[in-house]
Amino acid sequence: MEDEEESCNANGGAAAPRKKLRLTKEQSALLEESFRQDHTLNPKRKEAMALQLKLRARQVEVWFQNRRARSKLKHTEMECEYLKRWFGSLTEQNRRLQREVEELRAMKVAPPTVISSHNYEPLHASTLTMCPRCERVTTTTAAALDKVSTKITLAATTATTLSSKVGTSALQSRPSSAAC
DNA sequence: TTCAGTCTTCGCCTTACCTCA
DNA sequence: CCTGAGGTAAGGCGAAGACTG
Repeated sequence: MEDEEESCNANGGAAAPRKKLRLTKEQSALLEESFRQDHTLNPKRKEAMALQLKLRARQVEVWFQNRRARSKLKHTEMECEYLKRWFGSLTEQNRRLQREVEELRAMKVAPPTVISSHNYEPLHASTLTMCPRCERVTTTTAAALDKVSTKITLAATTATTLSSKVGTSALQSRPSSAAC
């Protein structure tokens, strides 16, 4: 890597106290354009760009490295925002489900045996309960109730996990549209 | 085929410089 | 003019992969 001085005419000048290079608008625009096409550099492309921009190859390389870092940071910030919102809606959903369970538990009064509309068999009273949303008698079983509370526990756990994740940087995989 | 040494590139963290409010 | 914050080019270092003898 001894090519430093050979072309330090570009903008930087001598290697005395570190001087800050400012890229011109044209240089930045060209680099941006190139970055849009491909986020990585191969030696050929790097050399060509350096030639075109009148910069050292190393400078082009550094610019791409920093640019990748910047876009990663931006992406991470966006992910963070998304997670915050998702966490908020999960918390809200959790609250709603908790309320729903409370209501279901409160109306645990078993209605008398009813004849099923499907097969005209008498249904066991314990399999019947009232749907708080549609206000109609449904065949929700105790197992279904358990399912709801399992869901709540799951949502709560996920929310807790997420809340700790939000503080950190990256997120490996976006959760698929969770069961609603 | 395996292995050690070298080179290059990358990501990450940090530093130094510049600009601007 | 001074100052602190924010942006960014560049330095340093370790890891990973390609190449070679």
